[in-house]
Amino acid sequence: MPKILSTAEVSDFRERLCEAAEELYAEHGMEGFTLRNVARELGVSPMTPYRYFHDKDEMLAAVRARAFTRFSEALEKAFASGGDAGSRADAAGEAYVRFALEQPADYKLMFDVSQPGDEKYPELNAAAGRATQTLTRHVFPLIEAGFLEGDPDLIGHIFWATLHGTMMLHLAGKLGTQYDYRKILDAAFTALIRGFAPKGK
Amino acid sequence: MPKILSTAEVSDFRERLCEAAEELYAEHGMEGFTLRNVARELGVSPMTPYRYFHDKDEMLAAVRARAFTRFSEALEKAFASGGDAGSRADAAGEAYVRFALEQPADYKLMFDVSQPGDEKYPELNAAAGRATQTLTRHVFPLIEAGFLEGDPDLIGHIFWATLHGTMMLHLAGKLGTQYDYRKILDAAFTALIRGFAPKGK
DNA sequence: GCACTTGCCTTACGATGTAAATTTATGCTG
DNA sequence: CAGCATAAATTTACATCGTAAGGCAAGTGC
Repeated sequence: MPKILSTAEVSDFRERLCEAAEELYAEHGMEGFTLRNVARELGVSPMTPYRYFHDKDEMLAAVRARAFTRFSEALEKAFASGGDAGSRADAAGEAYVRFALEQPADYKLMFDVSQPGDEKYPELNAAAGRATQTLTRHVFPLIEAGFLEGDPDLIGHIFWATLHGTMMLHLAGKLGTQYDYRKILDAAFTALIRGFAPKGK
Repeated sequence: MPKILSTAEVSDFRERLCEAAEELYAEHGMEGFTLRNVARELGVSPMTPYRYFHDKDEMLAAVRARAFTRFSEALEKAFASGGDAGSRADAAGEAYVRFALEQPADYKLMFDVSQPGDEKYPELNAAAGRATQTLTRHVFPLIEAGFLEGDPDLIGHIFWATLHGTMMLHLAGKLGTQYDYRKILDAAFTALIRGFAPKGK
């Protein structure tokens, strides 16, 4: 074992810590996310993580940043799929919903875990910013192609808020079965697209 | 002190516990919400709250239910203000936003505090259900008056999701200054109203 | 008046985050 | 190659938390 940890070894062990933490969170929720649990998962002593993260909050920030990154990657991959502006935007929206449903732990890490003072973690901010940009970018081609009219960033934020609000209510179990997330999203986007349709039409 | 507590005394003390808890939550966030803190605030021993709530979770549920109730009352009051269907719906939407901004602690207790297994608390469910109904009810008059066309409950849920998503992103600090909640809500509702406008118009 | 009940308190325990001291092991130096 | 400096990891310790258990004292019912 080397005396001085190389930066590669450090970031490697950080990654293992994050992976263990993610698994614990996915399986047991926030109460499973314990420094002692994470340490035990890797077979190290409870204090070892402190050589790699300043405190639990910083570790949570890293875990959340990783979730944002996975999210961005999923959306970017969907958006990069071929087709015209409309079908690419559809794919991105679909990817958003699929991500929230299939990786609910990641989704909750991003949006349900409220971490006061999380603006202090640049890595988290960067990852969240990338996700925001990914989310709103797909509106530009829709406007260029004449599907919509208006400020693309503003419309992007509205789409985001719509998706976010619906999926959060769904994941929190606040939507009944009669008006589930799918019906709401379909109707909402139909209306929004009508609402933002070019005047000429 | 009377030996046997009347139900009035019990609910009275429960209320005082909730008030203390709300204040602690509003001032110091979730980490201030401690049974010991609540007890100290009322000058009783740390175990006394257990005579009034089964455990901390039940107390949190009660506190959250009270937040839902205050929320419903604010919306209902706004909706009860005079005027036609449009201005009453406006007032309700305005009240929603004002509540989220002026009582952020209550708003977060409702929607930001995730309490796994909260369906076990009937009081919470009832209060949350009332809030949901209050939120969606104001759409009916809009349709009757010919402003909108469609399923009123579905449209109500969409309005709700839009408000919720936007305010949650705002309160979490995820909206920049350029596209703040006000711009987003204005543009979103303009578009939604256009989108749900009767076909004839 | 006496035992019982009921509300509240004190005490105690296991879990948690983390500070401080201690041990371990490695690479450098003489 | 011996020994030492030092980074890494562990052990120990403490404050705080939720809460279980048991004790105490004040009314209640006989």
